[in-house]
Amino acid sequence: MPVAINPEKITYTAATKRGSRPDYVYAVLRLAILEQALGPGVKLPEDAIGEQLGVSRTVVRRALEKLAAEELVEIAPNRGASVARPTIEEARDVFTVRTELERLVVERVCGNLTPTQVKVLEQWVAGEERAYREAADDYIRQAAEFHVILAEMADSPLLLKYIKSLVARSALILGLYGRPNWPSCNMDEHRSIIAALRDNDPKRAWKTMSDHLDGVLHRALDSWGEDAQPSVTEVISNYARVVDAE
Amino acid sequence: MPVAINPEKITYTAATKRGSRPDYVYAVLRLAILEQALGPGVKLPEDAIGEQLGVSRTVVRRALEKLAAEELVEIAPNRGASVARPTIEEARDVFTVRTELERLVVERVCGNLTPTQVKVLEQWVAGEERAYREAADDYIRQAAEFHVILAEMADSPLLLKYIKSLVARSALILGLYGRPNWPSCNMDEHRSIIAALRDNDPKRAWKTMSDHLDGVLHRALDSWGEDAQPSVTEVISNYARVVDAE
DNA sequence: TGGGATTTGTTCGTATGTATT
DNA sequence: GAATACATACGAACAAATCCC
Repeated sequence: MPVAINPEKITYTAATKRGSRPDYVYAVLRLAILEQALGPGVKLPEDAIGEQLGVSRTVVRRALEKLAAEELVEIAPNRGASVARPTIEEARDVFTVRTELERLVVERVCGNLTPTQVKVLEQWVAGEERAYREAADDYIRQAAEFHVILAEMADSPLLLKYIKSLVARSALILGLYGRPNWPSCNMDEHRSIIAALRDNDPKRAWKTMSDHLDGVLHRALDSWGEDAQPSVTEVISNYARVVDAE
Repeated sequence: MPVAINPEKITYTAATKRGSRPDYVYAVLRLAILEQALGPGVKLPEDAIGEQLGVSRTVVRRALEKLAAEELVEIAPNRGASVARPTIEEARDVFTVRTELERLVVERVCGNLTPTQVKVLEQWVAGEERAYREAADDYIRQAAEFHVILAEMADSPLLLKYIKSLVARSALILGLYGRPNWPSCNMDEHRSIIAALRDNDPKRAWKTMSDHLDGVLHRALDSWGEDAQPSVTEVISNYARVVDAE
């Protein structure tokens, strides 16, 4: 279900007390972008958003600036904000840096997971699978968020902050360049990563993670190569997954 | 020389045309923090800064928010902004993540430096040495910036952005925890890094860089251990450097 | 504890800059 | 190319919270 920008849905008390109104607007917009309710390039006029959400332009602007710092939106001076449209080069750049940071996540997490944490991860993947089967609109976001859940277990606030940002941009990239209805994160790969981490096998964990990220990027970007069309076998095997699940 | 917050010094045309006024305020404050003209914990009232710089609170606030996103300043709701005071844990966190990203810098740069780039790096180190001998106030900033210069050569906008932010925070940390008048970045270590990169020896380059960053952090943080006092030999050898240079 | 001074949080009008016809 | 329409950039003023006697 796409995110309706609906101020009624979120209690204002929570928004005003804990996280100020700009944070509220920030959260709404961020979610809408990640679930592709707001696609790349869509203009984000301060006025319209403010009216819709019942806040003034000032607070919208602050939210937009925060999103711009994360490079989820682009702000052109005097021309306003729009949802970012990362180039292919930027996409590669994001994944290069992200891979390096995920290496650190794996290093720190490997062998240190409690049984509860393993369970949390496994259940998350189950949720991904459900979202994929049901062709839920936020499947990409859910698949991406697996990496955030994992990063939270690395016990480094800074690393978490960076991963959050990079994962969000990755989701935007996959939405932009990936094929629709295509699993962006292979769920079996997520499962293999969990297994290696649980078994305290850093080398395998890292290899699995590294291959996984490579795969995610290339599954998306290769559609733009010479022969953009997926092979018949690919198509069939993928649709089979969906049909079987029903 | 500490940064005087002096609006006259910078032409407004440049500030208004290229980078808007918030960017100008941002740049001034950032520099002042890095050169420790504004020390950790110092309050940053919107009004005073705005008056000093001839802009309204609106633009000051935007600059402060941008600095807060980088965690160079802390903003407490309803209580305003102040220069960040990173904890020891945050310091370690910064250096952990930074080390991982510098690894990527080394990987990408190693063996790919043009003779001109090598020269630029060598001259920068010479400048550091000069600043150190003259006990220039911005020595820490200059030493830190070596890593930014290097990151620029890695040809990755995102990596550069992250390194810039982490190096700035590192400088703040060294200013907070390091001993005054102490070389924070060992200049010979910088030279060794350049040499290894020039020689296209990735393994040595990485080892040198990694040891270097370890050294920087521990030279600063170990002052807070049980025997905080530096040994006599350390003191003497360091002051000898300064005297010899004269 | 209370009240005045100070500082932040926000709104909104106006000016400025950009795109379009 | 000029004029128009539009959205942003900025600043003054007000409201609310915090600090300090």
